[in-house]
Amino acid sequence: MFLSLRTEVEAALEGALSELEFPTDDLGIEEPPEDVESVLASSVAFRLASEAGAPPPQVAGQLADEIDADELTYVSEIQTQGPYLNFLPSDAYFAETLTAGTDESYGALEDREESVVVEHTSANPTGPVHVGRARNPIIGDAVANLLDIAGYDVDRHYYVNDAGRQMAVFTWAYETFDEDDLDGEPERDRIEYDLVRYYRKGNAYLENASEADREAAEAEIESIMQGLEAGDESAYERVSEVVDQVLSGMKGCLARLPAEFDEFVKETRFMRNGDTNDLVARLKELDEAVYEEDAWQLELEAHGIDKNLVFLRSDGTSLYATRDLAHHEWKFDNYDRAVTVLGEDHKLQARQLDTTLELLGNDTEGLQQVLYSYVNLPEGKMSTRRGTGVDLDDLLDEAIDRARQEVEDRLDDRIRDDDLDEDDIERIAHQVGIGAVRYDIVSKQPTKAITFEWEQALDFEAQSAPYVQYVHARCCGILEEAGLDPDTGLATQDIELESLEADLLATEAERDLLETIARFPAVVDEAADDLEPHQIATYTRTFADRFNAFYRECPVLADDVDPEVREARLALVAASKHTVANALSVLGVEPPRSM
RNA sequence: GGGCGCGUAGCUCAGUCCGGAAAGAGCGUCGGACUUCUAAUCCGACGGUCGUGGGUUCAAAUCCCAUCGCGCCCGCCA
Repeated sequence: MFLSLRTEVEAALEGALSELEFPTDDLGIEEPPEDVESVLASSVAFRLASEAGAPPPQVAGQLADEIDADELTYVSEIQTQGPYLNFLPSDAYFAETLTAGTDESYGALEDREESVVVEHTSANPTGPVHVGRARNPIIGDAVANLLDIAGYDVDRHYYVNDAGRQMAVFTWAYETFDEDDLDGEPERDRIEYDLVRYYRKGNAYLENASEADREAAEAEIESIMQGLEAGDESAYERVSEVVDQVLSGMKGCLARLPAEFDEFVKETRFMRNGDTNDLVARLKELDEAVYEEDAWQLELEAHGIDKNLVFLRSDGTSLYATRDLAHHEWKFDNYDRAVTVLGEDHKLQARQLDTTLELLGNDTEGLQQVLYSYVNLPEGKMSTRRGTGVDLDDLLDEAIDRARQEVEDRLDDRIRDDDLDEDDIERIAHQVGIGAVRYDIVSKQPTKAITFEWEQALDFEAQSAPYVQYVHARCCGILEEAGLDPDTGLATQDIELESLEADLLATEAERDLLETIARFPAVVDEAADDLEPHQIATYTRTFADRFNAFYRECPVLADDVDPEVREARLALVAASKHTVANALSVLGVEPPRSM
């Protein structure tokens, strides 16, 4: 409803301005501070003062007089407060919000008939997912969810770097060393924990071996890369044996979040199908192409990038960037938009990619990156190769353990008599534990650096997932108590929506809650435009505050509540439930029925 | 050295893109609220030269310039 109201206010204000022969290029629309009654305001009078030859408050008065609120649907009144114009919501605004909110898909925007591929995580299949990279699947999954609810047709891709030197090293190590050569036991009973030991062993060997041994190993690694480049089936199969196993383990870890993918796209695909070769040929034709020091490169200085992009090594093999160009042209062929979630260290490459794609004649309008900075440990960076870092599995285990402890501690002083059984405790521990980890990461601007600390990552206090989840559980508790199904829209249940009177929701707490619910679709819209899921997290916090105020002030099921008020409040609780459930689902945080 | 990002309360962060109404939360500290639809909740108090210095503007945390601190990048690695 907020979006409709904004459109209406803009039109009305623009009309008034042109009627008074004022410029209409800047309407000065803004959201007022909390203690102001209106839902939308304008500060346009400031700018008009000199032109009108009158002080701003007087100009505001003129504008307010010019607009007839009776002709507006969602605005009941236009007040001036000094130089500000305040637009107050009408009964229809509240009534329509209440009805719309009772639909279980509230917040989902209209289908835009536009496809978008969200590529995220894409971690090299070298070993267990560690916390340093955990921001990627969590942010990526939320971005995908966000675009989905905002009306886009979303596919989620994991780009598998199976053609790089790292995988050749891994393959060589896997084939060369035996179990006996490895250091220690796998840290966990899953395949990537087992195999990463070969990778670490191989890297250590290359660092410490004698010159001759190292050269022999390098020759083997080189031959694997050449084999891949030549489209040699046996080289592909050798590498795949490692890649597929490690990747399957990593999928298992990511599924715990859960972060699921529609497709795992291997970069060798673009070597095997000839796209990379074709692309190299086209790159050579560009004006920017130069052949220097036996390697083909692109000079991008004229495009504001002073680092050359090498696209063909002196030994004739392609590079990651070359294949990624082919990969992205493939994305352009199949999708309207392409969003990639990347660590900030890939920023320069992203610019090179974008610029080069454009030079190749692509429209890169639909290509966007979401950049985040890595999570570091207090003692420094995490690294799979060196084996430093906290595994995501360990973080999730610890989160669940602590959440379980929390549930058990609270068991004794529960008021609600709903007898949580073992399954409930386990369910809540998972929902809260994993939710807390995801929420902590997704609620912050991705560009801010994070230093990982256990205590901070696993804080279940306010401004965390459980705080918001608790609101959801409260909503469900009330609805269930009233004999309603929390998960289903009210339209199909035993409650008459037509006879609902939003004006029965007259207290300040009810109005504030309803206004907050009304804003949800607009928040989705803006967050999706900006590719910023943390805006949804910020919203859930405000929402939870508003709901808790309502919960405190307004009993729903108490005996002395008028039956009609009770119905209206039930509808408000249902609308709240769907709002918070859908907001949480964007964040990938599960909404518990009870906790 | 150059490019990019970050700097808001003791701590963790919103707000910055698109300038407007005495800067907002949470944690921590202190003090309150469970015979009530769930106290993982709520209420109150304390706490801020928005890194610093200039500039633009009727108005700057927000825009511009400079400067300091931290991070990332500047590979024929990915």
